[in-house]
Amino acid sequence: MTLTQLEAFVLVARLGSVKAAARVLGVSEPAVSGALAALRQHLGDPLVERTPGGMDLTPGGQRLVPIASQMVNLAVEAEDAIRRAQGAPELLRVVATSTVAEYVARPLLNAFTSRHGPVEATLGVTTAAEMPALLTERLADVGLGPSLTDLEATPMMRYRLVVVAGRRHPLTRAAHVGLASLAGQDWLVDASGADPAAEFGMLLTRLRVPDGRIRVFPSMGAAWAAAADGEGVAPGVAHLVASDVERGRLAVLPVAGTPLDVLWHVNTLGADRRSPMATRLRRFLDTPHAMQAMHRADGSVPVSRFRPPVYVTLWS
Amino acid sequence: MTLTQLEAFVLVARLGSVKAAARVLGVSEPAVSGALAALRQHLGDPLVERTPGGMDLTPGGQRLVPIASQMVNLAVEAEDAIRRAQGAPELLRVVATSTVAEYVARPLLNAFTSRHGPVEATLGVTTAAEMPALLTERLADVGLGPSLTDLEATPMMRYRLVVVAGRRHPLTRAAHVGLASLAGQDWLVDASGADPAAEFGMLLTRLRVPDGRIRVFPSMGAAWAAAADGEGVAPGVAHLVASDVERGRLAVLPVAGTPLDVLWHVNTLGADRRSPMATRLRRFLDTPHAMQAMHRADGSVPVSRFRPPVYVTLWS
DNA sequence: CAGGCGCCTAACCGATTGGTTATCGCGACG
DNA sequence: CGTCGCGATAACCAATCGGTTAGGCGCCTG
Repeated sequence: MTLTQLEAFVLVARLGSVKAAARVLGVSEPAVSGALAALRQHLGDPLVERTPGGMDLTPGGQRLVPIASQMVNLAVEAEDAIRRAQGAPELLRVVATSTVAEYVARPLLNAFTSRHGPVEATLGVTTAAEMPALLTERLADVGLGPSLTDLEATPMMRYRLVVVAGRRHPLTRAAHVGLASLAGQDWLVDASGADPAAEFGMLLTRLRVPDGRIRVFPSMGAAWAAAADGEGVAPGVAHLVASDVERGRLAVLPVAGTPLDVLWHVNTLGADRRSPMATRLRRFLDTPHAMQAMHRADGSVPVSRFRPPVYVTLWS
Repeated sequence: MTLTQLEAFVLVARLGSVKAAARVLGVSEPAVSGALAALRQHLGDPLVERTPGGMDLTPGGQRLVPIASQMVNLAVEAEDAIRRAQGAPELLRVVATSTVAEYVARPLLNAFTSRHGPVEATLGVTTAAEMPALLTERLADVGLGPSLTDLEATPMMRYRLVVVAGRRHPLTRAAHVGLASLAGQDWLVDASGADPAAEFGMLLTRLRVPDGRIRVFPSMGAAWAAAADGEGVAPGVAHLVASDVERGRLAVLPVAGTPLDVLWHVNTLGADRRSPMATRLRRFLDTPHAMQAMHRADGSVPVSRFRPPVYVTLWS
């Protein structure tokens, strides 16, 4: 019974899938499957069993989850305690849904670390569905994106959601754009468009856009560039596409109900369980410096590609 | 960072010595030293440092102890949770100081398991000094012997401590035996005589018997046999030597202050943290069956030799 | 100052861990 | 009734773990 095995088990239990756990951990799927097999044999209990619609916990597995979760948590705490005792820079591991990571999280963390002494901040991208597990298993300290239940979610930033297309796109000439015509378009999105629980994914679901019409780009920057080239329509964050609209490269479509006010949230564990740096970041979010940093972001941020398990160290 | 390493560290911290930790774990001393070295390197902190008079914790080590201890505890809890979920016989791991193990614990556990459904009871011998660490690290559920501070200690059995010698021993003819002459004798004891915190060790300390005069036997049975052969004097538990005294093989010496009433205690963690079986055993101790079993023990129990880390399964 | 005690390191060894790629089995679903 | 998605398994591999014995080294102590 190793900590790795326990962590694999907990993530499988929480995410309901071996594959998802493997993705979160950044390893291949047989690696997780193997860890699970080892734990199963060691404890003599199947722990989780395959069912149509996910993996189900056995009675033994149900008892094990909270215990194993606590152990994994303590392991993180242990490393942290030592790190702190030695006066080493503290860790702040942030995950965000893709659009937030691309435009908001980076400048925010930049401002935070430069104002706030020695911190080693890392940023990763994930889906809204995986975020709760990442936070409760302490694989991350802070999750930026949609509001998550069972966690402490606070509004962080309001933005206006619009629909954009290239200036020559036929729909730009319409007086009103109806749902039917929108569903028939090619939609250009980033990973959060394929994530039904994230910002753009919820929009596409609401519009009943068929999967075949969704084209996923590595970043929203790339998606908007494609939209400018007339390849389709895209969801747009008003202030981020503002400069492209001004220059005439993109046009905002007159869709009923837009601009739509949407909130990005900051999610952490409860005050008693979250890391000190998470608390500090929360407090920082209330300052004008944070607001300024988040809004300063325009399309000029270099498009960088993250993959969920790859945490990119920003300052060391 | 593995659980084994954490356990080694915690025991070193608690016992203040690598050697003692190795003994408790039943491994060689370099094994513990190695585990410690691995943990040190992994965390980048010495954790414990050698000082005259024990091993001292660094600031980092101090923070780590409670966390690591909890992790080890949870690991035990995890295995137990699964075991229980499967309806397997529960575990009851008892440790006792040597004399208690030899004469009291075995019949007691025998009575307990035979009255109390499916239990897998194991019995081990240890010193009074190591007992607290064994209990707090959940290497054992119950500790029988002297009263331990910081744990829940309840009197379990009263016995009368006397001093015995072979019938032909010179001191048997004295009207009163003084301290000076006692300190000059060869004392025949079991392991608890070499343990300054255990029953007989405390007696020998009080009498200021020099180390050179103490001869340690593998069991009190063997020590009393040697005393009967005139090899020296020995501490005696009144009801256990009664039959030998009756048959004239041993004689009780007229030592001032004896017979001395002494208590054996049952030690466990607090009610909220101890295993269910430990609670059950505590309750069983209040019943007449327990009293009967403990007192039924006479010298007839076969002398078996334990070494501290070797837990002997009695019923499987 | 010579031992002895206690911790650490070295050298070695087998078992386990943790990971990979490739393949199989199986149920859902078009 | 294919086939597709997902989990389990096989086969393999390097690294680590957990253990041993042997020996070095600092420090107290007689």
